[in-house]
Amino acid sequence: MAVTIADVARAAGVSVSTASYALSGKRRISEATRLRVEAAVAELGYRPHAGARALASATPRARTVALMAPLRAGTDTAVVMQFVTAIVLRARHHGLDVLLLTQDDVDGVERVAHGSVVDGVVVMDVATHDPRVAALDALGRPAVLLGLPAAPGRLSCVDLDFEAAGRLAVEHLAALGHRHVGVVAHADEFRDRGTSFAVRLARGVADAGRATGTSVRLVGSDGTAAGAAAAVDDVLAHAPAPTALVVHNEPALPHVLARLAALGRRVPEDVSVVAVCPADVAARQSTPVTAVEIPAEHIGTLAVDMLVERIAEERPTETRLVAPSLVDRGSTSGPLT
Amino acid sequence: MAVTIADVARAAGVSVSTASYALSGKRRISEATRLRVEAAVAELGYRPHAGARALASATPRARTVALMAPLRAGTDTAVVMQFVTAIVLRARHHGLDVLLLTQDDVDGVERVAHGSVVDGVVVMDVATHDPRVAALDALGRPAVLLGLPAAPGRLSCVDLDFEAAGRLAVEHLAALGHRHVGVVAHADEFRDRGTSFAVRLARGVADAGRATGTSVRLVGSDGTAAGAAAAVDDVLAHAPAPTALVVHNEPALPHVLARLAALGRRVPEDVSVVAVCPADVAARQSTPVTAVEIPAEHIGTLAVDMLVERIAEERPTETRLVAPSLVDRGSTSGPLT
DNA sequence: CTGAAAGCGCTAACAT
DNA sequence: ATGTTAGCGCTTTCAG
Repeated sequence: MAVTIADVARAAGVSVSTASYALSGKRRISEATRLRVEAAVAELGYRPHAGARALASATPRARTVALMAPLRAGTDTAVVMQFVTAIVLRARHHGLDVLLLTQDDVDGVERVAHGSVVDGVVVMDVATHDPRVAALDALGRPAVLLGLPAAPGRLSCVDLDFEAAGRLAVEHLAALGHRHVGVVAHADEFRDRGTSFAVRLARGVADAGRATGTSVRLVGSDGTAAGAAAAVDDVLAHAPAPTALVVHNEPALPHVLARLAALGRRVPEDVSVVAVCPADVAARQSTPVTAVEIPAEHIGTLAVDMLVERIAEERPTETRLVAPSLVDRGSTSGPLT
Repeated sequence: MAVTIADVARAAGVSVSTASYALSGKRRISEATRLRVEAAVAELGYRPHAGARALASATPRARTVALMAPLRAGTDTAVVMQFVTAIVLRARHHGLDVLLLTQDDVDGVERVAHGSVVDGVVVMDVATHDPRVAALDALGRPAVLLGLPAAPGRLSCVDLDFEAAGRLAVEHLAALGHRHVGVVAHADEFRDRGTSFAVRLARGVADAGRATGTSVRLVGSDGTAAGAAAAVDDVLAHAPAPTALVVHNEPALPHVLARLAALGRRVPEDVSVVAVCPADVAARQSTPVTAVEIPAEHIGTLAVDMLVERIAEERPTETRLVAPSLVDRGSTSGPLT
């Protein structure tokens, strides 16, 4: 079988506890023996058995966290991948592995949260009324939610401040002189489902509309070319015609731009466009798009850091909203230019 | 602390071994006691401790597999997500969890492959000369590679038959009467790096060109609008001018179509287009695209099934190439129509 | 059909 | 500074 710590101890001519302590550094070991142990480890190719270690230690640590990611089809894959990537890399930075669970596998969390399989959980794409939140809260394991549920219980949350993002987009356009703004948002079902970010963005947009005296018309769209075109037509047809568009729907964005081009509407001369999406998505369009950026990498990193803190020691519940920032890529201008 | 099998045994008035057997079904237990045990489990909310189970069992099974996924930026996120999703869902179907490792974390595989943390490994995006292959082979753990390395050792592989895919695309166009075909492929660095699929597709395309008497000109492109436009211009400028394009570069595809539109080239009247990409990507373009489809879901599912077989019992090395199929979405026609 | 008991590989008191 | 030993929660002989 595999080489155990007993083999190492024997090879080094010491007891198992000495070998264990020499490796963990949890008590002083003479330089000489420590070197002998390390030599034995190297020679035999010893690898600690993670399971046994977790079983035996006083404060069992699996050195693994679970990540519930929206793997269902139809979700915005680029953003999801950015979050997942950032989370995995940051976890590795902390010496943690990541166990990937599907979004709806509540049973999976319960299975995995028990018995030191994982030390904590990161949950992506949390809806306002999310059945997973209560279940997770009941587990009493460290957890960080990406999104803002109505009742987070003792769980901590981190997310982009989508309300501020919505405001920022509209205020930017209002400051340029736009008085009528159309919003191409996620499909209605997202807001109906109470998906937190969609609801909050809509609220921010509406608030800023009121505050700046700008009329705002929001339509939902799926990610297809046809759906996006229909949404553009819908929002432009409504009188008074909007002179600017806010697009918070990543897959639809290229199709929105294509539809505007097909209609002969130049950006930004005829219609200004502000997207709410990650920087690289905005930059990668056929024409670069001014955007309120979703700093997926930053948020993912923050989530892991918060989780690590909570695994290490009891911590008060905390909600962190990341302030949005707008990057001008030239797709907006005054309405009459 | 958490409720253990000893608590269950006590509550049911049986010994721990009886409780264990009642739950595992590994020996006959009277109906009556089995029900008492199950009642105790339900009442106490008992959850088996995965680590302890793995430690104790004769054939330690972590019921977890590792997945090395290309999480670096710039990779084709949609396809990656499709694979990851299919693999996670299929793993859950087999009662397995998935530990997500980054592509280059060779150290991670060694850490995790030992000590029943994972029972096997699925490796995505394997290059022709991939340093991970030898490392994995040396580990002697069940592993399935997505891609075709030059020297797979005792590891099994599964992938789309990209050579056949390249042939299929060109043969389809040749059959329609095209004699000059341009190929917009992945960036040159992919082929230089020997990334298996890019090399194989290029070979298939070249073979079919020879066999059908069709001239083939291949250019690499990154995924940006500018890069794709440059690639299109390059390939079209070359005399004799191609009357059809094969696009094997998912992020570039929308930009290729946009560039053709901008040049006033209608699809398929002026230029036919065949993509090599997943079905939904082809269908989601501004105009649907005829495509040789990459059945990501099928391949991912197959990979997990093969891995599960190899975890269960010794199996001979096996390489499975999935035959491609072309779905006509109307973006091709004869060159003179 | 059921119990008792010996470990799985490791850590952490408790001894020197 | 090092050794001895008792478990962690579970499976699986070995004995009834």
